[in-house]
This record gives sequence, C-alpha cells and structure tokens, in this order.
Amino acid sequence: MLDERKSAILRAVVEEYIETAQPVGSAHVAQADGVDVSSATVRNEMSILEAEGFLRQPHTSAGRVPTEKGYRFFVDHLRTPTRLPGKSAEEVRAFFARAHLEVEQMLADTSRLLSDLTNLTSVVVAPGPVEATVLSAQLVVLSTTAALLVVVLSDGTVEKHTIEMPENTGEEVVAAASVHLASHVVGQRREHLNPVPATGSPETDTLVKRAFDALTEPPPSDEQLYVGGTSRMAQAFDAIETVREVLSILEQQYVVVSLLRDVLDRGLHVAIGTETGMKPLSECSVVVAPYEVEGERAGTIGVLGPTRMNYPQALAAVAVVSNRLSARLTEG
Amino acid sequence: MLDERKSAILRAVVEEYIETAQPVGSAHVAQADGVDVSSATVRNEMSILEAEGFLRQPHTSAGRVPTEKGYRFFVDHLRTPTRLPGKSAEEVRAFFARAHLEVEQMLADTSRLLSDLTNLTSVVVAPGPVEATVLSAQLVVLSTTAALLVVVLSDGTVEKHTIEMPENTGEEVVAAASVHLASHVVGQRREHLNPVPATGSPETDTLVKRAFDALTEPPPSDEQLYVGGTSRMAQAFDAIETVREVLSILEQQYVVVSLLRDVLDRGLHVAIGTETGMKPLSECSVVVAPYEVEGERAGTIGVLGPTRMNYPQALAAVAVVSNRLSARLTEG
DNA sequence: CTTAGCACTCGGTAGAATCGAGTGCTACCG
DNA sequence: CGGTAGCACTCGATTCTACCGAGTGCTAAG
Repeated sequence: MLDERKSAILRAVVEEYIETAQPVGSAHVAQADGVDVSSATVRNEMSILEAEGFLRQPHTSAGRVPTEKGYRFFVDHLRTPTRLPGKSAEEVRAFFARAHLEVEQMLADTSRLLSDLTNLTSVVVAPGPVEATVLSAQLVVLSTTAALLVVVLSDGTVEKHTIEMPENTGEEVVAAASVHLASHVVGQRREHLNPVPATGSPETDTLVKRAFDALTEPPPSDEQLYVGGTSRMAQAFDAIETVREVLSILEQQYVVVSLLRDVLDRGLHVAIGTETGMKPLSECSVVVAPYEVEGERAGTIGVLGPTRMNYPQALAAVAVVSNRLSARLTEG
Repeated sequence: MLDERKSAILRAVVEEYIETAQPVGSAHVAQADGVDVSSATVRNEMSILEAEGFLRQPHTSAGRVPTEKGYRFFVDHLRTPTRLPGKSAEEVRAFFARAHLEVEQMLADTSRLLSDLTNLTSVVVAPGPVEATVLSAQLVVLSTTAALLVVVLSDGTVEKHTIEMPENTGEEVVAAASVHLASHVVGQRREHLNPVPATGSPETDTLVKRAFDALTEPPPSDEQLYVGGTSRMAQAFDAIETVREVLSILEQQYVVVSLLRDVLDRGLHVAIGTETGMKPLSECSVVVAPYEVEGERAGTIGVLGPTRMNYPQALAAVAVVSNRLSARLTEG
C-alpha cells in the first residue's frame, strides 16, 4: 500500500514528531535513517503522503505532522516489536520479584509501575468476578440488629455483606443460621447456588434467606479501577483545557473500564485519537492488553497519553507488564 | 488589630479577588458593601494594609491582591459562619439518606460529593485502625501451599492475610490451627493479644504462629485515601506546571494523609499557601475537618484548591459533610 | 479626616516590521 | 525519467513600538 520509501519517510516523520512535538520538515527527514534521498524528493513524497491522508500540514509552509491514519500505519508496521530498554526490564523484574501483600495492593502498584515505565497515565482494571467456588461462609454478630456475612471464595477474594436482623435475634440463632448456610453453600460455584432448604425455625430461616440473597445478588459491577500517573497528563498537553477534559474522563471509572473493554473487543491493542470513540479523547491514544489468571482473561491494563506518544515503548511496556502480571497472579 | 474600616476593605478585596481572580482597584472596593468612603480614602487605607502585609501589588499601578496574611485574617474574621446554599444542603441530605453498601464505597462517594459541592479537589481519609476486638478468626485452605486468614473485627472491617504453608499440610491441621487460634483470640482487643499457647502438634503450631504474626503485625499504614475531582485542579490554575506539581503530590497518598493530619494537629481548619508546609502547594489552600465514629476521631475530610478559593463555601461544605458523615457512620 | 483632582506608572494590546523554517515549482542532470 | 539543486514565496513566530487605560500616590481644598 505504501512503497518502501514512503513508508520510511512516514516512519521518520512519526518518530521525529513523537520526539520533538514539532512539525517536521523535509530537511530533517532527509537526514533520517533509511531515507537516502534529498530533501526535495522527500518533499515530493510528503506531499503525496499528505494527499493520501497520512500527513497533515498545520499551516502552509510549516512542516508535516502525522494524522491518525499516519500513526495507525506506523503502529501497524512496526518492524521489530521493540524490547524494553534494559533498565526498565530490570525494573519490571524487580517489581514482580518483590512480595506483594494482596492483589489490590499489587494492582495499585502495577499501575504506578506502568506509569513510571512509560511516562504516561496508566490504568489497571481489577479482575472481574470469576467463576469461583465458595470456600467458606460465616455469619458474625456485629450488633443487636446487624450481622456480617463473610464469604471466602476460591480465587482468594473475601466478600462481606452487612445483614440486618430483627432486634433481639439470639446469638444461637445466628450461629445456627451460619452453620446451616455454610453447609449448603460451601463447595458450590458462586454463580449457581442451590436454594437453601428451610430449617423449621422461622427466625433462622429469615436470616439464612437474607444472607443467601446478599450472596447471590450481583456484585455492584465492581470492576475496580486503578489510575496512576495522572500528573503526567499535565506534561503531555499544553492546553490546560485538554488536561481538564481528560482528567474528568478518568474520574468516571465506569467510562474508562468500558473504553478499555471496547478497544479490546474490537481486537485492537492501540486506539488512536478518535478511534477511542470518545470526543474528549480525540487527542489521546490508548494502549491496552488483557492479563490472565489461570489462563482466563481476568482484567485489563493500559496506558493513556497524547496521540503523539511513544508507541513502541508503550506497547512493549504494556505487553511485558501484562505477561508478568499474568504469571504472578496465576502462579499465586 | 485592624479597625472596622480596614477590615471591611480587606474583606471586600478578598471577596472580589476570589470572584474575579483579578487584582482589585480602589474604585471597586469603594462601591462594595460596608465600605462607605471614597476611592481616595480606600487607596490610603489599602496602602496601609499593604505596608502591614495584608495586601500586595503585583506591579506598581495595578490593583491589590490579598497576601496569605490577608486571607488568614479574612478566614479568621468571617462574620457569620456561612450556611450552605439551600440547593447544596439538599444535595447533602439526599446523599446521606441514600443507602450505601459499604464504608469504602461511601467514602469514595463522599469524596465526589465534596468535590461537587465546592468545585474543588477533595480528599477523604478512611478511618484509621480503631481499637477493636476480634469477633472471628478463621483459616481457609486456598491451595496446597497457602491458606487465607480471615479476621472480622468489631468495627465491621474484615482483614485477610495470605499465609504460606509447608507443602502437604493436611486440611485437618489447618482446621485445628483455625480452631485453636480462634479460641485464644476471639473476644480480645486486637492491639494486645496474648500469645497463643502451643498445642503440642508442631505442624499446627507453625501455622498458628504464622497466622498470629500476620494478625499482630502492624497493618501497612493503611490509611486509605480517596481523592476526588482532580480535574477541578485544572480549572483553578492556568499555569500547567502548577497543575502538574499538585497532581503529583496528590498521587503520593502518604504525603497527603500526613499533610491533613499535620494541619489538624496544629489546630487549624484552614491552611493557606505556605502554611501547608509544602513548597509545591504554596499556591494552594486546604480546608479540613475530622469526622468521628462513635465519638472518636476516625478520619479526615478536606478540600484542596487555589489560595483564592471560596473559603466560606469550602468551610461550610466541609463542616456539614463531616457532621453528616460522622452521624451516618456512628448510627450505623 | 475625607475627598476631588491630577500627574504619573506600567502591564497589556494592537499593529508593523522582520526573520526564518519550510514549501512548491522549475529547470537541469545522470 | 526519476532525482536533485536552486529559488521565489508563504506565513507563523518573534520583536519592537506606540498607545491605551486601570490604577496609584500625592496635593490641596472642604
């Protein structure tokens, strides 16, 4: 679709623009690696590339800037899928070697890591609810009118639900309910629990019923999101209004989560500018990758930055981190 | 310290500057409420106020701008501690009337609420570890080499700790350890647990020991922080570099938590500019209030914004939300 | 003590002049 | 005939100048 030379010129423009954030002129391109023609020839080619929509001139007599189509071609035609610089690779290794207390903490830290590696804002979506069996269910008395249902699942997560009780429910009743519930629920898949039979004691049964309901009701779309390095958004743009809009998006967890899911669903790893499908992000790009737990897609990680981000670096970082994270979460 | 007239003039300057973000001149002040003298007189007074450090002139022949000292006087001499506008008050009421699933979610939402009310960035520090008794402790087998210690505390929180086990530890051993641990720990205050006596079985004892250690080791300074409305930081300043610095601070949870604690410890509700003690926040002010659970100071809420924020509004919002939040958390 | 009046200051803005990176075109060359 | 040197031209950015006007400080009068 683009001959070798045009392709090299386009690449040179993108690379230089990513580095300098300034429109790049034919003279610079002519000096670039892999382009062995004069600036005049480059000019001719560039004007064709512009006609075909890969480049754009901010104003007559300025250099050229890549369009979304230009970036798209660039990322689709990366030669060697870049490796992370040694130092970063080491950082990642050290990170995952370090002990992490709990998954939540690890994901929060991962977000920070990604942001450090890429100098971009990063997002990490926690694993959604997985197929898991109930390992333990227990009712604990909190007060005269409330008990706490604590459920341990086979994926290592712990859920708690506050259960209201009629005043003066005896401790024995709670204990009985707890045992009864556990005996019918432990070992089963959390998604299809069989109803718990009645015990005969109405007091116990109310409690069991409420606990059972709490257990089965769908968790509140609980895809926890960890955002890191928002301050790097402020480095990326000089229009403060743009920064505000992007930050505002990042505050809406749900929007971000669906954005990432959406991008992956379209089979992409990179969404450039309007490809994100969100107007306020038209000057941003997103690089994403899923991570796995036990071979199952669990969550998503990604970075968000200006369309002129360093794609090779971002892709490498996201890929490596996603792999390591998968490994770490699977091995346990 | 300042006579009535100077005081009124200072107030007028602060109020106008908060509203317009422009240096304010004597003519404007002369028209303000409570100042019934000519602009010439105002000029004289202002020049005295400047000499005394309450006002500052960005350049000769520009209007005056409040200094930190000026803001300080302003907040220390607010006439009536402003009420929240009816609409906001209603918003707060509605918010706390609404059901909230868990404390964490409620705090996150509270942060959003505060930010909406004030149009500033808000921070909410979750309750620190309280004096609490252990209601339940349980070991659950996760895999052949790991168990999960699940502890329920009387304040309704649930802790989990992953415990490593020697390969091939039998389920009975875990069960025994669980029972043994629970019997010596339930009902006790979490802060001073008596050591658990040995059982005779070395396998069980290792497990008990590890679980006990996990339980007593100080929680990782776990004062969860909820930050809301970071995008409003970008509205507040036009120097993008300032925004970046502030965002960068907000990313360091620990720093923010200690900042808030520090301000309260100094007996302040408002820290203005350098009073925050942080260089990058010298153009920011913080308004904070503690909230309580069962009459005990539990956590902190606050807002962060430019020094020329609307203090009366911020103070009112923070106070109201802190009260309501305390009530909500105490009543249960 | 207050205020009207006035000369003065100086940041901000608008317009003109200049600069230079970069282009498109044309004519020449291997 | 594709590639290249040369050149006139464009136009945003920068600099400089002139000017405007909000605002001040001072003085003199009420």
